[in-house]
Amino acid sequence: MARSSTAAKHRAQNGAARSKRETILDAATRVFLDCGYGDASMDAVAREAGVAKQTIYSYFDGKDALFEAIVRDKCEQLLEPIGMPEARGNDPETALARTARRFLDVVLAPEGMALFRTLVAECGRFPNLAEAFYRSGPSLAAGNLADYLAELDGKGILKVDDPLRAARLFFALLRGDLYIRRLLDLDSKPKPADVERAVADAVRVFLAAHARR
Amino acid sequence: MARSSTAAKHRAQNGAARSKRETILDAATRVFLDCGYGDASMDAVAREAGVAKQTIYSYFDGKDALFEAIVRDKCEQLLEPIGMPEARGNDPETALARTARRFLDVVLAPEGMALFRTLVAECGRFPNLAEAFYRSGPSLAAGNLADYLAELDGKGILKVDDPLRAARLFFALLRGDLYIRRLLDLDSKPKPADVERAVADAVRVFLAAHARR
DNA sequence: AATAAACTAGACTGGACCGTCTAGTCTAAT
DNA sequence: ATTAGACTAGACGGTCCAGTCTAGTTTATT
Repeated sequence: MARSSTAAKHRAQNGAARSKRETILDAATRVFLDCGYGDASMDAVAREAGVAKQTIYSYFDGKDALFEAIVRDKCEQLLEPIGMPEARGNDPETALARTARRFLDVVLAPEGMALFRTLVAECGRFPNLAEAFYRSGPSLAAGNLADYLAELDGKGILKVDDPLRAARLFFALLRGDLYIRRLLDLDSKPKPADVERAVADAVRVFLAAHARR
Repeated sequence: MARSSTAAKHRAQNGAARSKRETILDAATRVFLDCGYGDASMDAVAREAGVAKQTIYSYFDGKDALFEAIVRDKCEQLLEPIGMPEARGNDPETALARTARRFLDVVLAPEGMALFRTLVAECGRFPNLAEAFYRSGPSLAAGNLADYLAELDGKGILKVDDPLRAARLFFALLRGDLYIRRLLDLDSKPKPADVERAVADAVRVFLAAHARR
C-alpha cells in the first residue's frame, strides 16, 4: 500500500524515525497487553506514546496491524530465552532445574502472562498469532528439551521412550496449579521460593517417572 | 432496584416467566461464550433468544449482571461432575483414571474451554467470577482427589507426603500440552483416543512418582 | 368484557472509537 | 530562504452499542 512504502522510507532515510516507531510499539505493547485488544483505543496508544494519532497510522496500517506487530515483537523478545537449546550436562537434575527455572521466569512474569492472556482472548480473531506464539514458545521449548532427553536416554542415564511427549509432560508439571491461578489473575507474580518449590516438585516427579531400573 | 423487584414478581407469580428467563440465559450463554463479553451485544442476545431487548432488561440489571448470571450458571452446571467426591476403591490406577477421564471430558469440551477462555479474558473486569470458577472447579477437584490420596497413603498403598500438592500436580499432568493448545484454539476437541492417552500418561507418571518402595 | 401486567418492535440518546482530514508547526536539506 | 516531508492537535464522519422510551399487542386473571 501507499502507507507501507512511506513507512519503508522512514526506516531507510534516517535512524530517528526508527526510534519513533519503537516508541509507538512500546506504548502500544503497554496499552494492548494491559487492556486487551478490544478495550485498547488508538487514542490511548497515541497518548501513551506522546504522539499524534496520525503518526501511528503512518507507521502501521491500522489497529489490527499494530496489534500483530506488537504481539510478534513480544513473542520474539520474550520467548527468546526459552528457545535457547539446553546446556547438555551429564547431571540431569541440574539441567532440568535450570531449564525449568528459565521457563517459569518467563511465563509467570507479568509480561508473559499478559501476552498469553491476550492471545487466549483473541485467538479467534488472530489465529495465526496464537500459532506463532505456540511455535516459538511451548513447542520450541519442548523440542529442545526432547533433544536433551533423547541424549540422556541414549547414554542410559534416564529411560525416555518418547522424548517429545516426556518433554511436554515436564512443562505441564512445571506449570502446575500456579499457571492456572496466574491465568485467572488470582495470584500476583510468585516469589522465588514458590518458583523454586514448583521446579523441585516437577523435577522430582519427572525423574521418578523416568528413572532407569 | 425497581427492576429486580419486577423480576422477583416474574418468578413468584407464574412458571412460564421462569422458562422465559431461562430462554434468555441460554441464548446469552451461547452469545457470550461464542463472542466474548466485549463483542457480544445485547441486541444479539435478544435476537438469539427471540425476545425483545426490553425483556432482557426486565429480568437482568444490565450487561454485566447478565454476564455474571450466565457464568455462575455455567460454572455450577458444567463443573458439577468434577466436584463429585471420588469413588474410593482400593485400585488406585482405576480410580485415578476414572477421575482423570471425568476431568478431561469436562474441561476439554468446547463449552468448558469457551468458559475458561472467557474468564481468562475478563478476569480483570470480573475478578470474583474467576475466583468462583477456580473454587468450584480446579480447587474442588484437587481437594477431593487429595482426600482420596490421603486415604491411599494411610493404607500404605501409595506414598503421598502432601496430598493436596500431589493432587494439583496430577491435574497439571493431565492438562498437559493439550490444554495449552486447546486454550489457543489450535486443536479442536480431542478424540477419545487422545484423551485416553493423556489419561494413561498422567496416571503412569503419577504412580511412578508415588510408588511405595 | 375489562383490566393489568408481560411482552414486542423499533426508534432514540449518549457515548466510545476507528480511521480520515485539515491546518499548521518543526526540521533538515538544497 | 525556500521547500518537502515528518509531525502535531484536534475536529469530524461513520459505525456500533448499552440502555431507555414509546406505542402497540398479547396473555391471564377477574
